[in-house]
Amino acid sequence: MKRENWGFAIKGNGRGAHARARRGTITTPHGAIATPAFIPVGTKATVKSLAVEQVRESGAQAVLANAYHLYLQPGSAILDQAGGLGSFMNWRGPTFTDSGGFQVLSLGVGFKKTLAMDPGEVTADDVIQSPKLRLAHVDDDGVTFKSHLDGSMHRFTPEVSMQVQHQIGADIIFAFDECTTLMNTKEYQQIALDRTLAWAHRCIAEHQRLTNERVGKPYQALFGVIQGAQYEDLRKEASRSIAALDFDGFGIGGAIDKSALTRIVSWVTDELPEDKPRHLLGIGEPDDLFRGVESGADTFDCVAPTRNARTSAVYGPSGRFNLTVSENRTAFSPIDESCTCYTCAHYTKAYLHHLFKSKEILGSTLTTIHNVHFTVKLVDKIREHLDQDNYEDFRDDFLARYYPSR
RNA sequence: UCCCCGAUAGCUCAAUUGGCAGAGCAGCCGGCUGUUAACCGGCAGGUUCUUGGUUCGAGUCCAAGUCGGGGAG
Repeated sequence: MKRENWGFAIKGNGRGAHARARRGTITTPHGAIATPAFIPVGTKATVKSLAVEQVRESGAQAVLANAYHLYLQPGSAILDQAGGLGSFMNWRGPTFTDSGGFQVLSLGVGFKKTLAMDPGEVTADDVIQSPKLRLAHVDDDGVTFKSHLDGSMHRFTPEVSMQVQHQIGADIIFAFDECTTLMNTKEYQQIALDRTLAWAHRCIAEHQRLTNERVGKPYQALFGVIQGAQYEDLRKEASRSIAALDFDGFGIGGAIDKSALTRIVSWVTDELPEDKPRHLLGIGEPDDLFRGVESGADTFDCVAPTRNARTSAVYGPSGRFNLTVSENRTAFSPIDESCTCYTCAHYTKAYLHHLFKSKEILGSTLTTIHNVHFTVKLVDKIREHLDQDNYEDFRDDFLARYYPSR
């Protein structure tokens, strides 16, 4: 199997307390990604509320879409006909797709809250108890689910996920995995882990078959996904067994106990080969990005910047705040005086407050521009300070300003 | 001048034979981590137009008045 225009090169490592941190470059058929990097989420082939030019101006090097959503609408065959995800959505750079494994969790168990939280905070209310209300059911061969759009029945297996992701045509695709919650017992985590490993073998086989069959298409790199929740033995076991397979890189997934993020990700990366990239799935709040880099992750994706933006929460110089608070009614200054994004260059908090209060759609666009710019640039700065060998000074200074109460 | 209808949270309106006065929106605040999310949650908000009466108990029934809407002349 030829892997043209695919590669990962390490440019340097951190030292001391952040020795696991790496600087590198991922090469894809649609361009390179300097790592560490934050990859904005464009689930349905759009970074919600932004035109592609605005995504690019934010500094984003790549975008991540979702196989489950695009399979249901407009249908992955249409993306194939369009020449692939990037061509379809007019994004010229590298692209990722998630496998749809996460939707097994979000539609199946109905986990309503966050994936990254303290286990003690998760209550039964956060999980849909009634099997009748669940949209997805898992078995050893795959997942049967009901479309949230029209109720029609569908089935994803590892093979189907690979076929769908090949039609969508992203540069980096993920193996189909079963994502669990912190509520599941350790026994169930082990079952899900075994299933994810068996599916990993099937994903590789189908990926190789499709790669050889679809001649003339750009090579798509396949990342294996590591689960194991908050358990050291499970995480390490999963890392070793997934690392032993012929994957191009790795996704670190599953429910992550936020207070132990550094520890959990480090367990995993210590077992992974140095010469393949690691993507930390679904992580993207500022403090977690520092922890992720220090734990040896190379790329990150997260809906937080875009969802927060649409729901009026923005990243300010001294923390996240809600634009709709009344004091912003007459706050005639930008979200962040020192920010170089389009929104901060031209608009005041008072104007953005007005747009949200009057439910004008421009509000979502302007705040999304800022939050994506903020998050992408934060990881860019982390990368640059790793290069300049003053990472920890930068981190300490940033965290002290961003989280003044800690 | 007479007749009819109405008046309950900032706004629009609910409230069973008389039985703990509620909702939506607006307001204030919080949350959101591989997007079922321009979303979700919490809090606050009352002399039920006024005065008197009936009743164990009145937003509800009775009387008078005030204000508003409609009709007649």
